Amino acid sequence: MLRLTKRSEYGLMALAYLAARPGVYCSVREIVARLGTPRRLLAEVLKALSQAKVVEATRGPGGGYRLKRPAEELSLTLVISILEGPIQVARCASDNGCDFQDICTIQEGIGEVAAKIQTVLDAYTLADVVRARDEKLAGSSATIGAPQSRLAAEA
Amino acid sequence: MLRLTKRSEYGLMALAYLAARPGVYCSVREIVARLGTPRRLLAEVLKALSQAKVVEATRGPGGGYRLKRPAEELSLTLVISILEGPIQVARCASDNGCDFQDICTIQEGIGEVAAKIQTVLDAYTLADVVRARDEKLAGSSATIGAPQSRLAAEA
DNA sequence: TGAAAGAGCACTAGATAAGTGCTAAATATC
DNA sequence: GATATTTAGCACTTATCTAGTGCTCTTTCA
Repeated sequence: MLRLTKRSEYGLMALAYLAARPGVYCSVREIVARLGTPRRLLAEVLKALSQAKVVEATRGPGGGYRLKRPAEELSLTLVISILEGPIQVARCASDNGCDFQDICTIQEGIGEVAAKIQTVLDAYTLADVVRARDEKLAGSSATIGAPQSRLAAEA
Repeated sequence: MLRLTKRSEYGLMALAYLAARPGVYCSVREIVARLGTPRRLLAEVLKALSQAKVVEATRGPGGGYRLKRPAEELSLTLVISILEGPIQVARCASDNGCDFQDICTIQEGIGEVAAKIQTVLDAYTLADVVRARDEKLAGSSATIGAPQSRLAAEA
């Protein structure tokens, strides 16, 4: 249905939270208290992000998660593929190929569209997510500053 | 999972088929014979497209469906929203709003991304799908027998 | 009048997503 | 060293969405 899963949403929300507290370990308990997401589910999501080296974890009191890489380097493509598996807009465009192979009339077209969407997701980073939020918080008359990633420049 | 449903895939395949036979009524039986899609399901899809005035139908022998509007006017956004309902990349960005409202940290960012994806889908039409295929066919005489399951478009 | 074709209705099964419970292992603090 | 805190790991349940199908009615052409 061309929609992100809750895993991705929760993951991005948590990452945005961590991005606002660079270097500080934040526990799942703390994040959940703030975001209101289901606790166990967010724990799973962060575990996955930890295994993928996007965040790093320490255990014990005062432990938790923090970003392992700068927000500018974390594209939506990366985060989503970690939390949902590889992005494939249509089965047509997947490596497995579609069920119709030779006669599929839309393979190439969908492939083009999928590539364009992929480009959007590649270019949009966690830093952009944070920036978009900050601009909103700064007020509706917020000045559009310099984009933090390539994407914001193009249409 | 950020993926099109079979309904959309079948719908686009059928529309591409119809686009290649302008003005001619094509029956579900005929289209299915060519595309190999499940018959009843494609019938439902075409019915929905008919109700949405994208195609028009006549009954009886010699009847079937044909495009009601030129392929250039049929955006992916239109087709997908008819077959899957309104596109919403994340619940955040929907009219209903997300479950977290005020505290959602990614609402604005996801909204931006959703808008960009929307732009891609708005701009890409059935005519483009057909064109992409024709281009592939035109250049494939030398690569007959090459696996077509490979990702078609990289650009 | 009969065959062809869409229109309408409702259901089944499978896949994916969402969410939860419990236990083990690591680590800081007292 | 005991204890509380916190991540890690495992398996399961439930809900929702997706895919697919059967049957009958209505329209229309020959």
